[in-house]
Amino acid sequence: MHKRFEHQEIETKWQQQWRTDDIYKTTDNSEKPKAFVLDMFPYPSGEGLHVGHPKGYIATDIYSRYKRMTGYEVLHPMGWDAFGLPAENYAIKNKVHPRVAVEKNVARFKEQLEVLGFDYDWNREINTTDPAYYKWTQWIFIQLFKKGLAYESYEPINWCPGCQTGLANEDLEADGTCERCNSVVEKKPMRQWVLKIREYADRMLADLDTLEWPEHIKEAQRNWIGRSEGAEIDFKLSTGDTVTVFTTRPDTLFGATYMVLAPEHPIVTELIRGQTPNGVNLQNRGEVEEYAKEVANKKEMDRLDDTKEKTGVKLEGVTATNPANGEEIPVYIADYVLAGYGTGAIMAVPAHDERDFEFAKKFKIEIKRVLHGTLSESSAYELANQRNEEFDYSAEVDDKNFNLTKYRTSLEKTLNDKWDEDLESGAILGRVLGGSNNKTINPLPLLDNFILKNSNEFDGMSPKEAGKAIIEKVGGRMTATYKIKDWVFSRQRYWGEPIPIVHCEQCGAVPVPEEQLPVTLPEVENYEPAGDGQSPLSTIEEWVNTTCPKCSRAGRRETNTMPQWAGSSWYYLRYMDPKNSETLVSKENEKYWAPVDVYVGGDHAVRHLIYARFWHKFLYDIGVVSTIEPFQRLEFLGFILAEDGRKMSKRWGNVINPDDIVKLVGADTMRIYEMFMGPFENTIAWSQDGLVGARRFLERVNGLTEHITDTEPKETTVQLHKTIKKVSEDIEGFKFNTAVSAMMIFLNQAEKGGLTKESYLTFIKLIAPFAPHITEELWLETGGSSIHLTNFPVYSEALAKDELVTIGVQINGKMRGEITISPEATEEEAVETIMKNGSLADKITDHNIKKIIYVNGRIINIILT
RNA sequence: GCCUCGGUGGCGGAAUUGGUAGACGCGCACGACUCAAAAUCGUGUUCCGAAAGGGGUGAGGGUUCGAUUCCCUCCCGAGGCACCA
Repeated sequence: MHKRFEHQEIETKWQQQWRTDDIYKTTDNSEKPKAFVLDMFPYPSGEGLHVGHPKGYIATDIYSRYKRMTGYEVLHPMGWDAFGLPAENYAIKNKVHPRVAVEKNVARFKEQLEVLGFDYDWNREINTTDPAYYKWTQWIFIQLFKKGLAYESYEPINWCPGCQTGLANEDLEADGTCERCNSVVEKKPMRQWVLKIREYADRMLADLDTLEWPEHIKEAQRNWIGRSEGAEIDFKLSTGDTVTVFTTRPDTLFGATYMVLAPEHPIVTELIRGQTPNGVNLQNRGEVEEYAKEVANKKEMDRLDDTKEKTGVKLEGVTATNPANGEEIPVYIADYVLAGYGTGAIMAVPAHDERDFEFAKKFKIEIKRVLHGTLSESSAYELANQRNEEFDYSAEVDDKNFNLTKYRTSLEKTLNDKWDEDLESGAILGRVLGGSNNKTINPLPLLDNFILKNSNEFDGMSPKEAGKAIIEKVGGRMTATYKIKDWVFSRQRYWGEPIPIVHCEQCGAVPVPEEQLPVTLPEVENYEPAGDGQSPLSTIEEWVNTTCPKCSRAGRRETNTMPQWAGSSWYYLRYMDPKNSETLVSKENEKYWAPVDVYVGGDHAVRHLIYARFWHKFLYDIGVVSTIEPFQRLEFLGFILAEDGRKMSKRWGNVINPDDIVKLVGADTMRIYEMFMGPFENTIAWSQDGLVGARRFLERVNGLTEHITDTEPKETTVQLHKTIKKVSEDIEGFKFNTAVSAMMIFLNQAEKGGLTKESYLTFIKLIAPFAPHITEELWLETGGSSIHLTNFPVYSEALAKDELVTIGVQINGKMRGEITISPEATEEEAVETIMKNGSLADKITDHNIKKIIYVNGRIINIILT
């Protein structure tokens, strides 16, 4: 028997050797082409890693080793995203300073990563809580402030009573609870810093098209940004006020039979107070005030529940004028109109909007259709042919003397009459047509186009041209609105970057001069939240009190800190130049390394990936970076579940620790197994049994020298070159499962047929990125340098071709047997071979061959009459 | 409701993108080695059938010499968005 595979000994030995030789050191501005391969850096929690965490790191490790072996200068760094609530909550619970907790957790994480044999260049390690790092996070904030993109706001924001801090919209779950602690989030008016991410919405949307990202992530970002195009139109109220509404359907303006304001709309507040320009007053002030209050107190969750019945109150005594036809229409307030979207006011067109329809039905408001459905000639013709059962108008059609125009007109009229009987379908259709989604369901499936009616001079126009013309007539403006909200950027917590601002009574908010950065986080006795909506920093008088950088009078430091997502919004740039104290990243280094070529991680489809893109675009605008996007290619990672199919969690007691696996079967085995489990993006349950397969594979590789011979059969050579091709392509494409499978297939062949020394060494190189330790050990006997610094094998197209192939033989499309021939054989040769095969020939003789389909090297199909 | 992915043996999955469905691995069965077990090696393993043969990639239709792959209708699962005008 061959020598045993002593994984512990081998792995420890090589990990130390690699560190001593510093073989993974990255060189800036090298002559070689570059590859920047990045993992989403981890949040070093107190729990440590489970076997699922390193999956992405294994993938980038393989990819970066492969890139190094194919001649690239590789940047594959690692760091720590260590600010934020979990670290702070952990610290509070365990009664230690967050810094201490972070240090401890980082050490633990690093230890766990190191036993897996990763090729990180630890010279470039970064930590977002390091003052030398967050100096630049603060610097970016100041640049945003100077460009007017960071501002103070007093609007009500999401307040989490559990975490005692304000949150951004992105930090909420779909049901309106806090994603950290699941508390029900409240609306609370308070001062906060906000970043104008909305100004970048259009560019973030458009540039998605330039990215090699999974479609579902692009789609999630599009949904989150939620752009919709439409018009703003002004309505005059009888009070003398003007209200601007936003609509995506300006073409339906003549059908606007009432108007709705959000209960929070400023004009509603003024009406309740009795302040109007011309003294026309609200007659049911009490009722309106009560409804507005009720809505304000309602939890966000309840308000978003669209299954409940529409509610609202009419503003008695107040009317609006429809600017299209001058008609007086009633005005309501209702909570189905949201203050935070569009202008907080709508024109309601019940005939062509589902929600307005529901509301109008309940409040008995006029429903006026302004669209007429039309039928194209081709669908009329098709319908006439089909004699559609539901719409069988054959009686009206004289078959001998069929007149399509007449038929079409009569059918169109019938369908429009049906629509009048079923206004709701039309309302649903109208909503769907107006929405930002372009795929439509059509509840009136037979009508395929629409023109205006009941709209004076616009009658007969298409909705598109009518929309434009109507906007022009009433003095409206084309605009777009977005679902994405500006980024609430301040947190009332301790463990984050201090916002580098000084408040001065004379000068207002003044940025800390750049040469004074970083504003370091002071030591405090008590870093628990104060509970009064103030950050714990506010209690440290000697830190808070300072002088105004502008006028030198007394000033007070901003005591809010930045959210967890600040440090991670630009960290990839710091890896390019981690020790630079003069600039965030030097021009030369940025030019060489940017952008990130492959970014690997899971989750974070909207938050981190939206925030980082926003900051990157801003940094592009101020000349810090040279690319419009930070992450050119994104590979999404599927998680590993526990063997019971649930998420790995302390709570379920099903956590598998990588340290235990490494001890048991070795890091190489774990790496191979995790890559072999299935497609990289799939979420798959861990299987301890499956692990055995990976270990067996490496055991057999370890013993493969026994099968080395002086010459090898042709099949081995062909298989080797096929395997080089497959493994190279699969690593490039992140299809690691099939790469491993290809290596297994070669191993089967090599054991069966034998292989030369040369082929053996080539094969070891193929495995090296996957199993760096054992391959290094096996490489030792060559006496050369580290296998990881050698060149990756290159396949030969000519040698990757089989001499003979087995192809399927079909008769009349049914598989009837197979023949073995040269892949270059002609059709005649193939038929000849078939006729030599007794059982196949029997099925063919006595019949006429009608046709033969022969696909070289694949299949032959013989059609008999 | 809308959008984006998916649905293939007992299990994870493969299929050169329209060309022998089930590669590779796990599991299982049988055999060899062993006093025995483990490990290892060998053989087999989609379903029905003794076999010949037939069925089969969520369901049903269609296009094609040929469909897991393309088209239509529907069912189920995962994720994103959602009273967004």
